[in-house]
Amino acid sequence: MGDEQGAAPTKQRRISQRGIATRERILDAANQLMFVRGVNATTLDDVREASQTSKSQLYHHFADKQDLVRALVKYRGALVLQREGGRLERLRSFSGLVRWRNALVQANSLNNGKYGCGLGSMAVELSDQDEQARSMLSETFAAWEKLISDGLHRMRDSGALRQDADPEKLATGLMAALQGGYLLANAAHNVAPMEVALDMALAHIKSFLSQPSGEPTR
Amino acid sequence: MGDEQGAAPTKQRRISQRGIATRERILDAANQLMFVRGVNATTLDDVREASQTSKSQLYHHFADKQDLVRALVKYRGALVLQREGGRLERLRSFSGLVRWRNALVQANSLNNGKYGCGLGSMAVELSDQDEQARSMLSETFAAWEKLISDGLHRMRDSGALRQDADPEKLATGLMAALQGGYLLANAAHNVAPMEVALDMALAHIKSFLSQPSGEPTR
DNA sequence: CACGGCGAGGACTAAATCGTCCAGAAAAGT
DNA sequence: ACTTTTCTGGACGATTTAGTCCTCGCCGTG
Repeated sequence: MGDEQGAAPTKQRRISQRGIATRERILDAANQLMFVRGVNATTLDDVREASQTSKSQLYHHFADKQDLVRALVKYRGALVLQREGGRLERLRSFSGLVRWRNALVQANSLNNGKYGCGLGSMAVELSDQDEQARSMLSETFAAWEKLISDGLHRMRDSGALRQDADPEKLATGLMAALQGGYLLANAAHNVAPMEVALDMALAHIKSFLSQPSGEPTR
Repeated sequence: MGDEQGAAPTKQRRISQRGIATRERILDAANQLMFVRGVNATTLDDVREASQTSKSQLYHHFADKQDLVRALVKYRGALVLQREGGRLERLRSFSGLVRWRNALVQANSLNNGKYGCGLGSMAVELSDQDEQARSMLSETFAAWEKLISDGLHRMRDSGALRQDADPEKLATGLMAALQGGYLLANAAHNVAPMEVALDMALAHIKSFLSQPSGEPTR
């Protein structure tokens, strides 16, 4: 499955500016609808209507629904990694981690915790029914964790974190707390569990700081 | 909300032993199928076939698919709370928590991390499309967390945990780590992330122990 | 022992939804 | 400007799946 894109040309074909825009419009509509309703509960007619396109365009740009969903997995993955990359690339201190936490919590609180994580929801819904999607999502999670662990590595190299801290495990734990927080917040329609979960993970990381800021680890 | 069962009698009717067994068979089949395929990807014919029943029986015992799903939410919730109640009711020490962790990890490793948590998966799939199911799931999570926090309270009362430990928040954090761990393990088809996540949560709880066992907090 | 009601079976209907097709419009190449 | 290719639109068909209905058999009860 070496396809670069969902719209991988079977044979070469000119791709007009308009065509690209249409494809983007479809993906964007699918992204929004499937975010709030879930993947399986969203029909192609929903997508068609919301994107102001037609059936033939859907099947022109995507082979079938599965193909669209896989393209969406890439699309969302790219969006998340871009957003998170911007936030995490300069991470060098614990306070930066706190700011990162606050940004995620604030964004989710706008929905009162609803909908959860765009990637996590898809992972749950698709892992059991589309091996390729699962695989891509798993890789995206790994890349996301790497953005975090890279930051933790920088903190360790600069001496902010102790040498016995394991950036990879800390990043995995933080990601799990984040995803579990999203899940519980979604079920409760309340961001509070997400805050508690992230604060736990942050406290755990804090316990590996070289010079305890604020109150000591004790 | 007020219904005792999915098969709430419209008017009184005798419920024979055979009828009860059939209903149970349906629920059990739905439970297994929807666990591995997901709720929305499982059809009623799948359930009918797996349970060795017929369409009319499905609609005799359950009003519609939504009703069946809601009954399944209760069913699974009861199973999980019963299982977890057995494991957690005597929780009084940190090592008990470790045993609890090990049991969950071992069970999930039998599937190589696949399928995730029966409750968590449903929460993600249903929260955005069935308010009543979401509400029940949220309550089930709360009850599950209470089993944990009760144990932590006992530990605090006995002096094992320090007074400044907050059992409720610790339980929420632990539950988030568990759910996030399930999710990542499912996406990766590998239990490792779940272990890391739970170990993080346990380390966090450990940092609230009165007498640090093994190596100290720092 | 007969009768009434409950449970079981499976064919049938209706609706939703995926996917196809063809004709017309727009854009690109010459 | 003209031809060819690509893009767009919506009607149409096929399939899946939820939900209905009618018949038969069994069990308990009067």
